[in-house]
Amino acid sequence: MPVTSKPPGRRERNKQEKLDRITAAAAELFAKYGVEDVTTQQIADKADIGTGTLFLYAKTKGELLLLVQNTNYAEALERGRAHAETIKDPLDAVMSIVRPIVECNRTQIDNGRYYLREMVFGDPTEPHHNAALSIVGQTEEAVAAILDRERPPGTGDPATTARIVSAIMFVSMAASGNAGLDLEALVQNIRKQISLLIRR
Amino acid sequence: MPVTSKPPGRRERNKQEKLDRITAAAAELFAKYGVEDVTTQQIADKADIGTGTLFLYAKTKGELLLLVQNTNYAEALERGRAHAETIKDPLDAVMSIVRPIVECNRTQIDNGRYYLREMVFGDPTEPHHNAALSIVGQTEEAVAAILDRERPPGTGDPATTARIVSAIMFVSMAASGNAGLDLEALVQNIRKQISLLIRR
DNA sequence: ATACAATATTGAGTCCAGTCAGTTTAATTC
DNA sequence: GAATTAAACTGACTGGACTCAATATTGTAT
Repeated sequence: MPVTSKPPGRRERNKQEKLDRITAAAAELFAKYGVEDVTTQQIADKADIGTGTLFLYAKTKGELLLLVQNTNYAEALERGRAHAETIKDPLDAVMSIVRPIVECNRTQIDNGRYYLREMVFGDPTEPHHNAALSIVGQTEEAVAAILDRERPPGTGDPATTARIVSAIMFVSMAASGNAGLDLEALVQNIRKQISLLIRR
Repeated sequence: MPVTSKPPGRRERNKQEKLDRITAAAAELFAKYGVEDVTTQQIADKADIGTGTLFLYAKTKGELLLLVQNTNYAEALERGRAHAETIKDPLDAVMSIVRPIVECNRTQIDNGRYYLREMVFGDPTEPHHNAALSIVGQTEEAVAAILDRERPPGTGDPATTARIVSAIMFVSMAASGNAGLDLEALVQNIRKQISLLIRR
């Protein structure tokens, strides 16, 4: 049995191509008009597939947004992780992780909030939802790793602290009261909370 | 001009009576079947009003849930506040505030999560949403007051800490991963996070 | 009382996410 | 390469939240 699985047949290729078309169509429409102002029908039309077909690739409109955005968040996390390695101060290092994610989330505020909503309240058995949660998990791990670097005695366990960082980020980004804040103000708002959390 | 506004006429009385019927109908159906499994039509029928009338009293189904639940949360907060006064240890005192709210939220998990979702993502200009946010605000004030009681130097400001407590509660209660936890497990989960936050 | 204005009610209708029975297309077998 | 099976696709349809033009009710002025 060869290590490489046999090359995909027409069926697989068609499926992949369709998924690509859907992703592209959804990404473009969401970016242009905002999730709330795009109908699934428009996406199906633009991807040139039937109404029902769309839902074979993403079970809900929310899943569709996760599908489109997950890679952006994953990239943001990676950028932050890389940058954090160059920073000594723990608070600044943690903020290096936080900032790109907040930036990503704020590219379009309504879409960002919809994404967060879907992450917390969507169906956790769906694949893209799952992927989103995995990114959150990786984010928490990255934060925990920083906190672990030079841990003074008496400090609580990093995993729990990272969990709280995650909660702070979520609520700060999602809160309707913060919807008017610009990127910098929001980042500072979050920084203030985290500094209090990891103060020594 | 008399201090007491004139007694309400038939119009006002009818409106109040209708609101009462709506509240009662929604409360009963939500408790019995869960928000998701009740249609606005059923509520209108049970309250003996037209379909459209329902939405003059609560602009969305979510608002309807807030209308029904807000008083329960307000009462939970009041109970917690009273109990917290008798507790010296700050962590335990904060948990006295937290526990009744979590209990209230967990009376019916799906309804509880729907309530949280509506609170963060609902329309903040709607009255019942506003009332819900006000309860959150009061909760944070109550927590801040406890933290302020015997504040060691170098501790961050209570308002911000209370905000974080609020975020911890929200995410812990809303997270789909915690949906399986029973009341005690969830409370302990939250306690662990808060203890880390307000450690001295 | 009567006319008029203001407010409240109503249910048929709209919009849209999501479904499903029927059809098409690809893979496999002989 | 025909027949058979399995998988993918499709769009007419459904269910349900919410709207709005038409109607009814209450309050007020004469």
